[in-house]
Amino acid sequence: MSDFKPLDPLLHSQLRLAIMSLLLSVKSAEFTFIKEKTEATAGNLSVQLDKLSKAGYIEIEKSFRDKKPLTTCKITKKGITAFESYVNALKDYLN
Amino acid sequence: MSDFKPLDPLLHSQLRLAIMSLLLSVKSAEFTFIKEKTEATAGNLSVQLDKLSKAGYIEIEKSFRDKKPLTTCKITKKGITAFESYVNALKDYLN
DNA sequence: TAATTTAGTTTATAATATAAACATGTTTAT
DNA sequence: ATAAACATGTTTATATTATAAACTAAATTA
Repeated sequence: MSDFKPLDPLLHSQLRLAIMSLLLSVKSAEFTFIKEKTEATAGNLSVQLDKLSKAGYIEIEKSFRDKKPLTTCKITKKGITAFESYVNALKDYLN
Repeated sequence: MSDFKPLDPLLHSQLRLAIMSLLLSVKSAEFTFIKEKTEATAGNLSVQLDKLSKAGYIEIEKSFRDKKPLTTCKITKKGITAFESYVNALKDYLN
């Protein structure tokens, strides 16, 4: 688009954008925390985290705590850059 | 979402957002003009204009000029309000 | 008059988002 | 000890959405 820069489809999604927004403001976040904050279903969240991870926008670490699985997420440099580009591109549309 | 207001799905779409953005800045716009500015295909544009029209976000007037069909679009008050709400909700996500 | 262009619409397909169903193990109640 | 309920996710099926290809209809040009 001439007047409108393309919007990274990976970020132009309500849930994934919320995830990235959250992760920008913390060092790392647990699956259940993100689930609560975004009010997403576990299934949906799992899928979207996987997509962000496969794109290299976040890092996912799986471990155990109190014998229970624990999924921890962290935004990457690539993710931060992508987010910034997205916000910048979005400006074309907001005025 | 608690921390994140929902984003109007009708506006959270690259092409429809570009259309609305364009229409905000002009009194009215012709189909071909919007097509050029957004670099959308005619079919896609036709579908998306129809959706915006059905939602009452824009008004579409069909006439003829030089014996050829002429489709003219105009944003409505409802559309302006919806756009403003969308931008406002989006702020939750951008920081 | 046949091919091309203009201005779109309709329909088929591809991509995406989402939730329902499932898996695996843990804790609690009986 | 065993069953029921809970925790933490993943996988898969479905619904929604976006998009382009195919089509229509009239006008213009060769």
